[in-house]
Parts: sequence; structure tokens; C-alpha cells
Amino acid sequence: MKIGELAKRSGLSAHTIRYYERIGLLPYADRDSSSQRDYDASILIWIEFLGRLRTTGMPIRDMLRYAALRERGAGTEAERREMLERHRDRVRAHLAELEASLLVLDSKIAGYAGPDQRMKDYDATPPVRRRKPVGARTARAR
Amino acid sequence: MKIGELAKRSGLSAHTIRYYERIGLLPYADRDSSSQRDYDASILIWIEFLGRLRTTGMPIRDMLRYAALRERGAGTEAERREMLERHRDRVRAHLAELEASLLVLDSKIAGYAGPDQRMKDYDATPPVRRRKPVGARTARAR
DNA sequence: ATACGGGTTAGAGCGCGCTCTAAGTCAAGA
DNA sequence: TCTTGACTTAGAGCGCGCTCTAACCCGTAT
Repeated sequence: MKIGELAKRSGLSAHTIRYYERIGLLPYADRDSSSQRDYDASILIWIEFLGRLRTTGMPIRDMLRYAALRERGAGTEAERREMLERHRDRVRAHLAELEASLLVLDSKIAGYAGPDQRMKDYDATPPVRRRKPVGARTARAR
Repeated sequence: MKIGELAKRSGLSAHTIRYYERIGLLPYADRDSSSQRDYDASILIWIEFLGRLRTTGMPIRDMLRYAALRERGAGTEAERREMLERHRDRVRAHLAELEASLLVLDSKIAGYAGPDQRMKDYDATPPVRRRKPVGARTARAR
């Protein structure tokens, strides 16, 4: 499979695939007689996993660490596992934050829809703050 | 409240607070006789809400739209509500993606811990791909 | 023969969201 | 009076993760 095909199948752009190889996220690909990358379908599984790491917010520098361990292979399992466990915990924490914020969004939306069209105060601009009216305080258009 | 105090209380840096004002996320703050910003505690509620939007991944340009509507005040409720509803839907979708990826992480971790120390294949580096062995294919150290 | 649609490289550029710097002002305390 | 520390502004700089450009190469179809 050449890079264009892999791009289609993986959802990454060819540019991004080359970039990932350059930085070491993807293993250096075999080249055919014309120096063109020739991929085995098995790379798709790795790319999909990378996508999971990215989706869950792992920074590239950490993915690189993981990828390097993976390439070293045997003997690195414990460390890889620890990385994933730490990452999973961060993802769980992030998930909890998102859920909390989602609740806030929901109640805010409910506020807009509520029988009482008036906001629960914390949305309306505070009634023209004008404390310490010192000097010429023009409104300054933005 | 001056900017340092607000920074402490809001968790934003003073730099970031000024930046937010500059771009329009925070309303232009009243200045005291020495041109120093003087905040009303009510701003904290708005900043906290901005934090929710940021946590849930809303781009600043969208927050700006929302902030502008908020400042226009009356008559913009419907649009603000629609924005939040669309955003909420995106957050829910993202949440679902995260949860799916979390499952993958969990099973991957389980694989590392499993009774069978051998990976379910898709983690081990594929057994030295060497298809189309054309030309001098040096391993090229990385 | 030539045009086309892929591919190759090194390296520049970009959008985002801050984050920091430089040079200056001001008020309070020793 | 002098120092200190918190503030002011305009604007530069940064880390991230791509994304694109330029110039070139190659194999196939017309």
C-alpha cells in the first residue's frame, strides 16, 4: 500500500503520515524501488491506536516515548503499561471535568428556556458597573 | 479588586486576564485614578463560566461571539441559547469518543497485565516486515 | 514524446492560546 | 527622599500539531 492509499484508509493526510514518520511516531517505512513508501496493512492498527491516544489528549512527546518503547519491544511492557495506566487516569479525570461542565451547560441552557425568561443573574451583564467614577470614563467602543 | 487579586481568585494569570480583556472575552474593566483595573467580584462568575467553555473545548473565537452577545444583552438570548445547545451536543459527542477510547485503553492495559504476557499482536512490532526486498535496504538507524 | 498523477525531500508557515518582555507609572513604607 | 512592588501598555515570542511549498522523480497512458 502506498502513502495515498494509507492516507485514505487511516484518515490521516499523506503530509501527516510523513510527519509522523519523521518525528518517530510511525516506524520508518520500507521503500519500493522508486523510493516510495510501501506499507503493510498492519500499520493501520498502530495508527488507529495513535488516534486513540491523540483523541484522549496525550501529547505527542508522550506518544513518542510509547512508540519508542514499542519499537524496543520485549522488556518494555511494564513501562508501557505504566504509561497507559497513568494516561488512563488522566483521561478519567478529564472525563469527570467534562461531565461536570456539561451539567453546567445543561442548567444554563435550561435557564434560557425556563418559564422565567430572566437570567439567573450570572449571565446578564452586571447592571452597568460604575464604581469609583474617577476621571473621564468613556465607554470605549469595542 | 485589583488584577493580582483577581488572578489569585480566578486561577488565571494577570497576563491572561489582560489578554482576555484585549480580545474582548472580558469586558473592558473600569480603571481607578491610577489607571489600574478595578474589578467587581461578579466578574468571577463570568470567568468561571468561560473556564467551563474552555474546558469543554470551545474555541476562543466562539467564546468571543458568545461574549459579544452577552454584552449586547437583551434580545440575544435565543442566539446564545442556540450556541450553547450546539456546543453541548459537540461536548456530548466528544465525551462519547473519550469513553470509547477509554475502553480501548482499559483493554490494552488488561492485555499487558493478562495471564498471557504475550500481546494480542497489535502491539508488538510486526515481525520485521521485509516485503519487496528491492535494492539495498539498510535499516537506517533512528 | 509528452503529459499526468502520483510519489519524494527539506524546510517554511500557520492557527491557536497563551506567556513574556521592556519600559514606564504610581502609592505606600522605611 | 528613596526603594519596593504591583500595576500599565504595546508588542514580541513560544510550544503545539500539523499543513503546505518548492523543486524534483517516476511509471503509465495517450
